[in-house]
Amino acid sequence: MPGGASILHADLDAFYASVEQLLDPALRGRPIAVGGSDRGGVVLAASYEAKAFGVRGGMPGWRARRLCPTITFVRGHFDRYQQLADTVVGVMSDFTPAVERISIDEAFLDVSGSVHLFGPPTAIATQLRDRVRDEVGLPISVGVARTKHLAKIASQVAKPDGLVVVDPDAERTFLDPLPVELMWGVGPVTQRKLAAEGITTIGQLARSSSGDVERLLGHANGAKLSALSHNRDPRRVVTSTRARSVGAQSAMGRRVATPEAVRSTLGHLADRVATRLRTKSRAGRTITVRVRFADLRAVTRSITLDAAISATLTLTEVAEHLAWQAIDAEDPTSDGGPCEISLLAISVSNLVVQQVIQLELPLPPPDPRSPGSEAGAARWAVDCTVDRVRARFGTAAVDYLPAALGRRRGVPETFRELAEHEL
DNA sequence: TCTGGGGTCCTAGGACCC
DNA sequence: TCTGGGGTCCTAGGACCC
Repeated sequence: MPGGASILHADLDAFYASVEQLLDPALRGRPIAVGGSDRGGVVLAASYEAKAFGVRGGMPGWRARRLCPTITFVRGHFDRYQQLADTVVGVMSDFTPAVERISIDEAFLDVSGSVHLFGPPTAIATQLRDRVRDEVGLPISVGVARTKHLAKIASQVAKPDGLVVVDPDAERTFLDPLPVELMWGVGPVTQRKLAAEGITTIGQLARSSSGDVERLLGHANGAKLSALSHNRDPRRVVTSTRARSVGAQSAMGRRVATPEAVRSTLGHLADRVATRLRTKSRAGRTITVRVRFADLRAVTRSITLDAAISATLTLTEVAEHLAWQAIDAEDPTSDGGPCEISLLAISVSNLVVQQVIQLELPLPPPDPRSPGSEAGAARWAVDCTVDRVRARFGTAAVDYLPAALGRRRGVPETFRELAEHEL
């Protein structure tokens, strides 16, 4: 049934918080936040009871407490999140192989080929919700519609713990009164721009001329939103996509940008990124470093190398070079005072598959921009050895920059892994 | 008490080529 | 002497998503 409503968008409700309430019955029905505390840190997820007070993800803990005095802060069971989410995806896969996972707690399903086995899409959505609740113990909201965009909006409308089906004949009736910010691609900035033109609902957007919208929002975004408001969404459910970049970042509170601090932080980040690259036989040509200063201004510097790299030390050196370019250029206190930074990030893009080791290529002096050099090959070989040692004895067995900072108080490694995309 | 961490895509200007 | 159009790649910044 090509024109039918056979796309499902399934979204676990307040996922991390729901898992904590599942694991500890004493937390059920109560306002809780995963992450954050009265002293600091940010809230990673809030239960619906906490959301009722205005608590949101990304909010500093002290502010959550101010909004909701009875809130309970809990440490996350990050390893359990991945397990449970994988179990849920397993249930989805029982209904169709066409599952597109877009984050740990969210996925699209195309069930057009499954109706002869499980009944119409609405019945499938109901069975999916029942099974996730009965077998995993978590609430999940599902939207059913003809397109991904409609299905996603429907699941948002269905929350919490609901099911909304958009009949193909009733799409305009469903869409028109909804606020524009429910649309994929409308964030705070776009919402403000549209509101300034008197556009606050999807129906109003659909009735605006696409020329006006493009002038207001730029060519690509304007055309995209205009099309979506008219219900034209050509996207299909795809089961796998390759990552286009790999990165890591580390917030540092507020610290003076000493050579030692910059080097050790970038060393850890480069280690994470390069290890992930090598694990998947990938390497990248473009290296981007982002520096955020104490006042939260952020700048980036990037360079595109002649050859792709995946060696930890080479990546560290290139990143260091870029970081100092950024710091030297932007240092707000360049008149002598120490420069304070609050975050460093490394990202590698322009990825290529790198199956073979580049040995030789004699000559040039060890230059981080010429990873094909002898030094580059040697570093790659060292990295491969480190990778194997870690595979046998654990990541902590080898450290590139031992104890330079001690173990900084940061988010657990398992939390980082939850956010990683498939390479 | 300054607000985590991992991503995608787009824009605009400049260099460079034909 | 001034002048064209089209295309690709790179860099820096920004909006947005989960």
